[in-house]
Amino acid sequence: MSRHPEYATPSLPPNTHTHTHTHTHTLPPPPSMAGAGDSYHQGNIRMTIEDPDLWRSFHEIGTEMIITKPGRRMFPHCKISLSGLVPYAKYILLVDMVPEDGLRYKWNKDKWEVAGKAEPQPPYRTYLHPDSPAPGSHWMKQSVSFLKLKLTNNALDQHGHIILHSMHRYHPRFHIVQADDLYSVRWSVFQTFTFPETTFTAVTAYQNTKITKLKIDHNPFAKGFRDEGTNSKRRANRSLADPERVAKKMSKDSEHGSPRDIQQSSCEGLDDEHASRKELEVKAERYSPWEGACDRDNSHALRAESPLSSDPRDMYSSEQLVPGQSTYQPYRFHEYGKSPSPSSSAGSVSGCGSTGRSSLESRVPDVATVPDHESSSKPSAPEFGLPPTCPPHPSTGHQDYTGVLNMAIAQTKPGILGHHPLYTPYSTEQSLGQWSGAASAQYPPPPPPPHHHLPSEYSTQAVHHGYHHGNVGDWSQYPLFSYSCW
DNA sequence: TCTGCTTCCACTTTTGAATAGT
DNA sequence: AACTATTCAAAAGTGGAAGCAG
Repeated sequence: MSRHPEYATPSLPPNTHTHTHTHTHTLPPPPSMAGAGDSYHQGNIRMTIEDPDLWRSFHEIGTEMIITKPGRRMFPHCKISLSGLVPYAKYILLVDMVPEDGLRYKWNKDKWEVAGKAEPQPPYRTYLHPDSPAPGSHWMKQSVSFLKLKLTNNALDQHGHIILHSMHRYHPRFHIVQADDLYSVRWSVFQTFTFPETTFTAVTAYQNTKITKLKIDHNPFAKGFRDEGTNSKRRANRSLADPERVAKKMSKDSEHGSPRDIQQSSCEGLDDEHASRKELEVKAERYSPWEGACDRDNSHALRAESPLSSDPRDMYSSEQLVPGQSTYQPYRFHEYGKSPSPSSSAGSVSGCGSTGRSSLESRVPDVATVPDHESSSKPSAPEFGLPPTCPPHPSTGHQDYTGVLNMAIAQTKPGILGHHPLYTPYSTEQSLGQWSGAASAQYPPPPPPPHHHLPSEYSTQAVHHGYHHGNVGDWSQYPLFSYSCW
C-alpha cells in the first residue's frame, strides 16, 4: 500500500490530494441524519481510485482480466483512497464484481462482439478487505489496496476467490459499511462506489494484444516479457530446451502465422461513446450490496421463468448512475411500503423483485464466507464459518431467497466475529435504482432496456437493514453451505 | 476447423526467515 | 538483550505457447 500522508487527517480538503483523481464522488450528508446528533452518520464520504490514468489507459482499449482456476490477481488492481469517514468509527470495506450486462462476448479479429446471452451467474462472492473492520482513521491514512483479491472461473472454488465467467464483462463495486464487526453489517448503512473505467472483460487468455502489451509494460511481474528485457533471451532458452516444439511451431507459423498477430486491434470510431461515458465518472449509492447480489444467484431460477428477466440488463442492474450531489434517502423501505422492521425474509423477499419492477430484482449471493488461503494457514484468522444464508423463502417458493453474503476474506483480524454466534443471514435488499452502465469503447452498445430508468431519487440511498436473522435450520438446506474452508 | 480452456514454462517480484551488525 | 539492516531462498505472480475438448 502506498502511503498518502495528505490523507492523514480526514479534515484535509480533498483538493490537497496530490494524486490525480478524476473519479471522485462525494455523498452529501443524509438529511435525515445530519444534524440529528448522530455524527457517525454525517457522512461526506469521498472515494477515489488510485492510478486512474492507468485504469483509463486500459479502459480505452478494453480492459481484460485473466481468470484461472487457482485464481488470478487483477492488474491493475483495485486501490482506493477514502476521506470523509468518521475517524473513530469502524468501517468494513467490501468489493464485489457486478456483471456489466447480461451478455456474453467474443473477440472477433480486432473488437469485442456480442456472442449471446450471459451464462447463469456463478456463486456470488464478496471480497472483504482484510483490515476490516478498522476505524475511519485507518482507512483514510493511506490508500486501501485490494491487491490480493483474486478472480477465478472455477465455480467450485474453495479459496474464496471471486467467481466470474470468461468472456463476460464486469465492474468492481466498492462498499463501505460503518459497522463494528461483520455481524453488524446487516443493520448498517452501505455506501457503494463504482468507477466506470474499472470495467473489464474476464478472459482465460488475453484477446487484445494491446492489452497484453499494456499489462507487460506496467505489471512488474511481467517484466520478463518486455521487449528490451530478457524476453527474447528467455524464448531463445526455451527454444533450445525444446527444439521439437520449435520445429512444430515454425511449420505451423509458416502456414498461417500467429493468431494473435492477426488480432491487432483498432478501436477507432469508438471514442465518442467513451467520451460520453466520461461524463459519469463515478457512481455511488447507499444500499446493501447483498441485495444487489440477491438476484444473481437466484438467476437460474428467476431468469428462466420470470418475465422480469426479459432484459438481460435488468438481471444485473442494481445500480444507477448517480449524480454527484444527489439527494440522500435513508429509508428505501418507505418508498416501497416495506417495513423497516426486522421481519427477515419478508423484506428480502420483496426486495428480490418477485413482485415488483424488473429493476428491483435482487441478487441472492452465495453466502458462504471463505477466507483467502493465506488466512487458512494463520492461526490468528477468525473462525468465520458463516453459514450460507440464502434459504428459499417458504411463502414465495424457490424463487425468493433471503439475501446472503458470501465473503471472501483474505486475512481478517482475529476477533472480528469472535463474540458473535456463527450465523449471519445478511439479509439483502435489492437496490431500487437501475444502473445503466455505459459501454466501453470497443463494445457494441447493449440493447436498450425495455423500461425506463427509475427516478433519480432512488439513486443514492442508505438502507438500514433491520431484518431478523433467518432460521439456522433453513440454511443447512442450502447447498452452498459447504463454503467454510478454513 | 475454430474457439475457449488448461497446463506448463521461464522469468520476475515479493515475502519471510536467518544472519550480521549496532 | 533488543532492535535494525542485509542476505537469500522459497513462494507467488506473470504472459506465452502448446495441447486438449467441445
